[in-house]
Amino acid sequence: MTSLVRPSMAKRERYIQPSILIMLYRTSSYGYELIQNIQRFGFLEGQAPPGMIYRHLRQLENDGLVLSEWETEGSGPARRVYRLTAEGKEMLDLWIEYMKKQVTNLTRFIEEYDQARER
Amino acid sequence: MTSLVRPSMAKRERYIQPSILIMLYRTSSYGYELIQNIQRFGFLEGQAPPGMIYRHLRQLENDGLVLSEWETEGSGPARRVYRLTAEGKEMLDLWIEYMKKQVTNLTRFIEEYDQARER
DNA sequence: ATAATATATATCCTATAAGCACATATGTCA
DNA sequence: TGACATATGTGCTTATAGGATATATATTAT
Repeated sequence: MTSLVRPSMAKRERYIQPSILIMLYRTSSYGYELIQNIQRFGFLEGQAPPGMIYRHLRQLENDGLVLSEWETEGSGPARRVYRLTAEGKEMLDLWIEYMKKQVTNLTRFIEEYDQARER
Repeated sequence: MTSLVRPSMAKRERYIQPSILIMLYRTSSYGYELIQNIQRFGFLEGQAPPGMIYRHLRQLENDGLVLSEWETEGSGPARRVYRLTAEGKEMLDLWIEYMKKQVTNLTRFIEEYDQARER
């Protein structure tokens, strides 16, 4: 048994952007909370690296897909609360389309593998 | 209607490595032929860029997942023909596992989206 | 003959995104 | 007042994709 490391498995598709978008589609939220909850989609092992989430949020805001406001009420440090824009919703729709296509492609790929194995 | 460009859609998951591996699992082949046929898996739009395929093949050979020999027989320029090694087969198995997991995650994600839309 | 095209492999440079460590600040509670 | 949880960010490195370009051989058309 070798220590088989998947080539190009390092930077896999982790669907961080659509995960953020769908969470904001349900209800507005902020970085720290997103970090706690984003792992539940199963695309990451463990918690999301904070730096990545905050970078994504800034990028999304630059692209007009989310909007943010500081929320100083409540306990603890101030939070930058994000909500989805109409464009953000459109983008989520595009992601869903893309994901459906990926499911189709992946399923066919797996079937072909099974067929090849039978021989 | 804005010209909505998917952020981070540029370098999507295109599954080039497992596509090469499964094609070599069925029968040995070479770069040019792989380029012609790899699009059929649906992960790329149009033909694969040659540079990418040859780079992948070299990397795969470095990692011991494929082996190559020059084939000077037959018509046309000489071909470097690749075949899968036992390690390459193991890697393909890992990819299939990973792909199954992705199908599960993606399917659940799409379901959650549909549920969120119903409200 | 030779010019154009198809076959076949390969390198180079750039852009983008991820990986990961680290920095900073505030509020709460013992 | 010190430890900890909450909260947001920056900086540097590496991996991979994008895409243009180079090179060579064999076949076909003129």
